[in-house]
Amino acid sequence: MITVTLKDGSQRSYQRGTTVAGVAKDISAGLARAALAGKVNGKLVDLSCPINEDVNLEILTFNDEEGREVYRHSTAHVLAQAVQRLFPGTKLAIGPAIKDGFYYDFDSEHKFTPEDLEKIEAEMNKIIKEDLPFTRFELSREEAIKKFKEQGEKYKVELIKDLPEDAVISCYSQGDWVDLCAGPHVPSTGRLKSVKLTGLAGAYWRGDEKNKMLQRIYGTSFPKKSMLDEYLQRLEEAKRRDHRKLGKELDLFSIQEEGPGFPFFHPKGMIIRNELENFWRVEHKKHGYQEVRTPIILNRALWEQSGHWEHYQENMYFTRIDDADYAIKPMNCPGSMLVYKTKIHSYRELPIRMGELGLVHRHELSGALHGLMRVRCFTQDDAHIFMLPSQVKQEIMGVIDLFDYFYGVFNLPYHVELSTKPEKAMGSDEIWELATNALKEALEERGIEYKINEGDGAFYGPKIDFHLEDSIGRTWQCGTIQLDFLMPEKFDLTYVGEDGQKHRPVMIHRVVFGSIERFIAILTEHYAGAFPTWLAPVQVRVIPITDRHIEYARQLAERLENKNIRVEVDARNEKMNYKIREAQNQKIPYMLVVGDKEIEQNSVAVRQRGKGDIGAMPVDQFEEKIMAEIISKA
RNA sequence: GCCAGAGUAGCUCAGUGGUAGAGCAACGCACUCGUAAUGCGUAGGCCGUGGGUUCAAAUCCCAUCUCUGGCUCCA
Repeated sequence: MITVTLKDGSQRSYQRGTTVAGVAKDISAGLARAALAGKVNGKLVDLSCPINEDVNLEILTFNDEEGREVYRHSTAHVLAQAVQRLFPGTKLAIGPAIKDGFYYDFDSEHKFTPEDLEKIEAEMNKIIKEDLPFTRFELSREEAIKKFKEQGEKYKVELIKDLPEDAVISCYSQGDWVDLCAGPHVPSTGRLKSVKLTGLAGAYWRGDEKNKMLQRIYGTSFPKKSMLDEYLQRLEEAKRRDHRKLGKELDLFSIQEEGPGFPFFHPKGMIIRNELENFWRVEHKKHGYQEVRTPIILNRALWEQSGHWEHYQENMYFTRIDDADYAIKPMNCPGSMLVYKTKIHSYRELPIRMGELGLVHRHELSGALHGLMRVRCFTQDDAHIFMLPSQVKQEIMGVIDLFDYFYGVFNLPYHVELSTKPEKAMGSDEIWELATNALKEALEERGIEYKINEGDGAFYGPKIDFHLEDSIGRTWQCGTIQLDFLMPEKFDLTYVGEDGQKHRPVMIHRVVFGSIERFIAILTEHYAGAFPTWLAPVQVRVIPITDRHIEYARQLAERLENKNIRVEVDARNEKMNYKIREAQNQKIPYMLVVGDKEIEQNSVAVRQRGKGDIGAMPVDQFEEKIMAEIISKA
């Protein structure tokens, strides 16, 4: 007999060789029905996997992330089988589960069309109905290479060749169809219920643009139709939050053919922008930052000195002035360096925290542009901190705390990534290691979980990136903290130490919002356009019921304007209901309905966004209420 | 940049070779209204741009620009 320890700590005894499915069945019939795969001592296995010793066992269902992955991955196999049935000769690349679904990459003569997706989906449903068991078998490396070579599956052969020496090479078959796969899988295709193919896209083999472009089919699957419907509905909902749609509806900004990737900010968008910048200035002043502004166009020599000419040229725009080469700045740091160098600094001055809301231009690939999220010119809420080597950790932690405070004000959830030395980097491995470790230590001291992104650092230093989510769960890098030992070297920055000698300062580059443009996009989607009152372009709309109430409405508006409240009067000859509907669609936080009663009592009937009619109150009281809300940034 | 789709009125969209359409918005008139759309009327389009095929092109073909979803890249 063997002992199986379950996730909750309970233990059960079984005959040696009992399968994972057997254990599930023993626990309950419900679990047996829901079980998709198992996890034995932390290793994912099929339900059919026999247990031959004492183990820790987890039974995975669709409620577990790994269970969902197994389910989606199995669906990907069904997709591949369907595609090869319908389009013989199609070669298989890879087909993993991803967040909310799966994809499979194909190399086919046939160009898949959206209409094909329907046919493929129908074929998948057929395969599901056939209820083919997923069967695992192992092969030697030679056998596997031979097998896939014979089938003309050159990508699979390449994958096998790249597997480590000691790797177990396994395949899974469903009916007469076989795919190279580590598994595990659900027991049979019949376990898959609601399948939907969601998209079609090009994707380079192994993600390298030098390789052939394959055709990728995206899809998702759920064990219940209702779950699929719910998911599709969630996507619809997300479309309503899209900042590009809301940006147009709320008249915040536009992007026009005349300037792809160069956004135009409209008056209402500028209000949000200015509020964010004001907030930024106030907080940074509190935290000991000074503000500078450096030019947008600077001489080529500067960019050669900074290393941008060599390492960043493909992202830069250039111009000529009086027969000399100039570049439009893609980053603010070289400018800040020049400001630092205009005088001698004492160790007593450090750290110097030099902020700049700097407009940078970068040449992004046309296909990468995306609303305000990825543009070709944007304002970074930059700052460069020049400091003593001994101040590094403390300064980094200070910046981390500041970021956490900022994101907290907007209730934005974020995750952190640490990016290490890229291929195209300046400086020695030693200096990179030193800088990377400093970032790690600061993160660990703050108890922040982070993911490591190998080779994703800036060319001058490693960085901590703060990622925020958009409406459909894509994440965008916003804040970043980059530690830099190299620029101070390149620019020969110095400070005079206690000993009267010149020393080299260390530098941090950091942005909190990241780019104001991207941050506004994130906020728009986060709030679904219903900005908190302090940010709302229009905070109050006064709605006179009939023409004879317009004068009172205007007086009221003037009074609120004197308190710097952003207010509009809707004096159009329309019914009150109509005006309310429109103000509601514009997501204005407060509507003040005024008619005979209000004039008589010198009051306002308040309708609050999200709450509806909250009744009448004296004008003074409303003023206090909204002012308190604005000041608290609630 | 690459792959696939799309571009028609301010907005959302219909229109598959034969006189450019609808709803909303705008404008005018009437209504003067109490918490999510009052009625009637008017005006508005080089059908992204440039070529071509055709008696005839929003529609078919070619090129190009822009957008969307991915890939790559990144704040």
